[in-house]
Amino acid sequence: METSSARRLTIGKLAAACGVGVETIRYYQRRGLLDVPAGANGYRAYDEHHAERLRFIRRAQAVGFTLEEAAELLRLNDSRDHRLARRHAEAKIADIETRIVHLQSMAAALRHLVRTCRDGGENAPCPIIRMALEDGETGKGGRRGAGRKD
Amino acid sequence: METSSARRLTIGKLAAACGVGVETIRYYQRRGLLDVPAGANGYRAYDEHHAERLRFIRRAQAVGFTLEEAAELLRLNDSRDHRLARRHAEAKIADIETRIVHLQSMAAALRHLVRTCRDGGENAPCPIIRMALEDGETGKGGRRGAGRKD
DNA sequence: TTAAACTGCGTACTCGAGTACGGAGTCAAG
DNA sequence: CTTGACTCCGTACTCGAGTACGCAGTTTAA
Repeated sequence: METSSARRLTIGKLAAACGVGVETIRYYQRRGLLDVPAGANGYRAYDEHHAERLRFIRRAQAVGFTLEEAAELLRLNDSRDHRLARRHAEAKIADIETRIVHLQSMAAALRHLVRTCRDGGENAPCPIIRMALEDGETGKGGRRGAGRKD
Repeated sequence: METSSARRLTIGKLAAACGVGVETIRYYQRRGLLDVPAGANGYRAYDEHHAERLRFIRRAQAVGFTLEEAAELLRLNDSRDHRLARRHAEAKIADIETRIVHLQSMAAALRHLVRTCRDGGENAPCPIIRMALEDGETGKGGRRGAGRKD
């Protein structure tokens, strides 16, 4: 609808706009996370749509998803087989919720640390570890980085 | 207090107790995340303290921290220089909060996706990407995985 | 119109985080 | 006491996620 949303970008512009390297974009294309648009001259023409996906990938990574998982999220998004997408989405939501809980307990532990040392405790224990682990369970639910295959 | 908290573990037991491989523990020791306890015979004797640190590391990784960052969190915990620890802790808290916000918007986007397809939309767009990116900003604040060093 | 900057493409290299392996010593059960 | 499981140690290999590099073709700004 708007004229500006279809701005054509070269790979370099796209990279700059998203704060990644040109090579990274190519790498994502190789991995199938980004499509390879055609461009008359041989130079590809990207647009905001690509920029959005790219930013999404970076954000997903930043919160601990692998590229493969980011790809999966994007596939869910693209799928018109919503029945299936829905099942996957529900699993992802549970995964994300687990991560949030973990992050919250880490933050709580750190806040405790900050509070404790404001109270002048010279050599108090400050057990962030203990706090951050309050709710048992490590291996199962929140896979990733925890990739053990016996 | 209790007798059981000082249970001595061999590296194999520790590994099993935390759901990691023996080699992983050695690797963390090499990286300085875990100390190398002495053992009379040459076999190291580990205890619950080690198990806790180890579980903490795994959890930190699972939510997207690198080993180096996990090490930093542990250092904060161990430090008796609480003035400094506090400053670092505050930065980490902000970092964690950013991650939580990102995860929340991803979860929201996925919930939207689930809701949409329950409403029978055969080929609705389901823009999880757009939703997950609602609040601009990518490159600067939430570093990690975004590790570009020009 | 021509040099600088950029693009596509393929291969190679790096870095973090493990895994695997081989040898020598140790422990525990039969 | 011996055998099998386990430990320590060092080196090497793997895998994911990029980075770097070099060449040939393209664009663009002086």
